[in-house]
Amino acid sequence: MAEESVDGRTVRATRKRQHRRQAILEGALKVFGEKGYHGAHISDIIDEVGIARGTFYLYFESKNAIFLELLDGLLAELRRHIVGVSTEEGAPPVVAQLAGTVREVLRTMVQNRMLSTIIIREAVGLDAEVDARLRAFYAELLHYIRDAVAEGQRLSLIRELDTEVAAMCILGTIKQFVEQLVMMDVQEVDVDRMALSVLDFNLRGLLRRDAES
Amino acid sequence: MAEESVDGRTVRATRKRQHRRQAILEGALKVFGEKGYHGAHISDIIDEVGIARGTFYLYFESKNAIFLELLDGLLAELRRHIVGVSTEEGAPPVVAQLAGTVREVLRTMVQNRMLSTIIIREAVGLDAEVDARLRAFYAELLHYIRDAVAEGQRLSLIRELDTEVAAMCILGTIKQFVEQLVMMDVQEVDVDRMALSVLDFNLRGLLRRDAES
Amino acid sequence: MAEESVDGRTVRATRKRQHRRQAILEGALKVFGEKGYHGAHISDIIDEVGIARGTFYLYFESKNAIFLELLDGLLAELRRHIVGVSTEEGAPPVVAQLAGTVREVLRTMVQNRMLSTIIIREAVGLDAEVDARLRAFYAELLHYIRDAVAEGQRLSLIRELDTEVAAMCILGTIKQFVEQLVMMDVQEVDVDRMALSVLDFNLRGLLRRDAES
Amino acid sequence: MAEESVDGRTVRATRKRQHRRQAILEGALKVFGEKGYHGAHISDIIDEVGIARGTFYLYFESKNAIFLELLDGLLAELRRHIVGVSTEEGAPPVVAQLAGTVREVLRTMVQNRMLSTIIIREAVGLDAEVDARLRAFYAELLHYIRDAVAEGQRLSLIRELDTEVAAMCILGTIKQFVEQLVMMDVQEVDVDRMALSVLDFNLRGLLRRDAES
DNA sequence: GATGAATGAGTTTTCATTCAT
DNA sequence: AATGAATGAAAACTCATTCAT
Repeated sequence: MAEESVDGRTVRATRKRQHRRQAILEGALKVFGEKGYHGAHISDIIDEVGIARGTFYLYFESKNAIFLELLDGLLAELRRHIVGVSTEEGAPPVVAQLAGTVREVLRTMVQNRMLSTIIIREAVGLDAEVDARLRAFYAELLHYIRDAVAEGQRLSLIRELDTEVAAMCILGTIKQFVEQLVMMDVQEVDVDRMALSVLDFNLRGLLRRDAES
Repeated sequence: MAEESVDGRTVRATRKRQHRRQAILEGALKVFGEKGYHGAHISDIIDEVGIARGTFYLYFESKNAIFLELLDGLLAELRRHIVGVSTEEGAPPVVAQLAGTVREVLRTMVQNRMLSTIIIREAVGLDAEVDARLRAFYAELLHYIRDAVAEGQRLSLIRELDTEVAAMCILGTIKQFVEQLVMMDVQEVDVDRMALSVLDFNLRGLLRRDAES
Repeated sequence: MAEESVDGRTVRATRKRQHRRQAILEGALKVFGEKGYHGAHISDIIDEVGIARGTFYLYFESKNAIFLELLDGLLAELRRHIVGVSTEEGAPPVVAQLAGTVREVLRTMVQNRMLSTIIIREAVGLDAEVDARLRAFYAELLHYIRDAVAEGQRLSLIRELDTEVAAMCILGTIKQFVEQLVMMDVQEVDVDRMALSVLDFNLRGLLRRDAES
Repeated sequence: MAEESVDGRTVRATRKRQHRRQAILEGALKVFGEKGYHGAHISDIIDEVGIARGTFYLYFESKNAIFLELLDGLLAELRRHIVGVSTEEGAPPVVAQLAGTVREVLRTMVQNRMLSTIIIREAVGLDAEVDARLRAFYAELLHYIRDAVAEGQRLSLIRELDTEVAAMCILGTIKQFVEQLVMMDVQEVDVDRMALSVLDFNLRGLLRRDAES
């Protein structure tokens, strides 16, 4: 009984700790999103969460550490949605797979509107580590897109073009949509439709089929 | 005689003043580009220009003011290159005109590498005014692109698609290229080729002509 | 029965309390010795002892209080070894008695290496009380030495000299040796030999017997 | 004329700068002396000097930096007085030379009462650099004394004894006198007499010439 | 009694801006 | 006009002590 009670206490304490940690992360996310990295001060975060100054440092080492943790969380979630295109028998059409990836990326970033803003529009001069993480992430993303394009060429779905250029353009279109989405205060956006729109543009371009010079 | 001399002196003084003002602007541009808005300190700027701290404030009201002025300069130059597509008799083909605009935008931004970085990647959390200017500029840009696309549709060059979506995608591809360009330390980039690549992608998309579903 | 049981419990509890108190004192001693008063934090002490933060304050009022208690302990032990020189019939030779005292002082301080360091080298700016205790202790010590010297003069063992000056010099030599000893990481030092060396120097000085001016 | 005026201004500015630097050093010295290293806060120093917070950092990098500078100054001055004993023809007697060195060391430290206190009694746990400097200084001092003792032995002035032990004892006596001197609030101390007393003790010890066992 | 999360006053340091010369 | 020393508000971070569980 005593053992159980001690155990119970520990478990409850740990749970409470995790809870508070989460609360601080969320408060920080809100503040970062509203004021940007440099505009966000520890004071803002602790005011938002309603804790004392020292408490913050009980859970996070520094302003930069908590930002990195938030960033890593988002990047990890994004990576989860960026899976290689499958060309096995019975796999969904490549285009559908791409649409799915784009949709999930957009959805995730819209759901993390605050942080996404920073990732997309404030990603310079923050900190060497942040810079490194973002560069690595974007490099991965470009790599993924390039591979998908190359696979499309192998399958004769995609025409001859510089895969590097294509990947950059595709990334650009996605980022622009994300930016637009996170800027808008609209709560409910039809992410599905947007993903399809982006994909359609990237696949077919502007020109009429028969209007080519 | 005295009048003339005073006049002459005034003219010379004014010229000198303009000259120094320009020097400070250029130094600030370099520093902002290298370190970002928050990483750039007044000390860096006056060291770069070789003036005293107080002198800086004789020419500019504040750190924010000089940044805004630089931003306005770049935006004005960009606007100069963004001219409506002409469909008059004898005008160059629409595609060529678009290619020209894209080329000039890329060229201008590459030439102002420093500031472009900030415009593209650090444009949040700086200041309400900066935010407003950039929003306005991007809105204009989107408007211009949308009009061009609509005009293309009127001429039956461009297929049926949501002009809003198309404009965003195009803007995204351009921004991505600019970002890539300003990130690269390469001094000479073949901006022409890049502009054509972007345009080609935007016009024709990824798919083979005959691969359409 | 109940009374007895309660009594037994109380005794056991009290014993446990004393035990833990001692453990904290020892942990604190180690930490203070290693890091100095200001470098030692409550966190270091409770980590060393393996108790919770609050527990520390159940046993000691403050960081300063535990330090004072340690200091008092050492000073008390030192005082125990500083006993007047006996000139009774049958007492050991005065020199031997002095050697004994010096040896015990050195031994005690070496055994309390940690705290000795602080007493000798960090005894300023800590706290008025600490300062007062140390001043008092050193005053006593000087008094003791001065008396011993005077006694030696009465016995015609010691030449005519200012007993105040002599006492200071002797204290100085002892302190220097202690400092050397506690600084050295050597575990086993020949304290006896050192005590004799110090004493020999103090008794005979540098000069050759026949080299005097 | 203009040239001269500019020159004059610069010279005056530099002089003023040096003056203020000196004022800060002196204020810091006072504060350090009164409160010890850890008890002294930047706030105390700037209050003492009557300058703004930022001004302090215009002249010194940190609290530690200004302390190191003060320390270095004192150590340099002390080193100036610690010159090798000369045994050339016509040089003053070795004993007189030693007396001179001891006198100057005492005098210097008494004149720098504040800092000397810290050097002697707070020399642990301050900072790695401070520690290193002091260790080096004391090592030098011991080396110097040991050499002087060895030289005395070579000249048959000093009896056979462990030069290491002797050097430590001598250093101890000197430190004790310094400590006594700096602790006393007496403004005028007869440093000369003290130096002679110390020397006498170190040379002749306690015992009567004929009282040896 | 024991625990350890929470507290917040206090400290160092930075840097845009001012102002006497 | 030019200078650069001076300013001080504001920010990050520390750590002895308290207190609810």
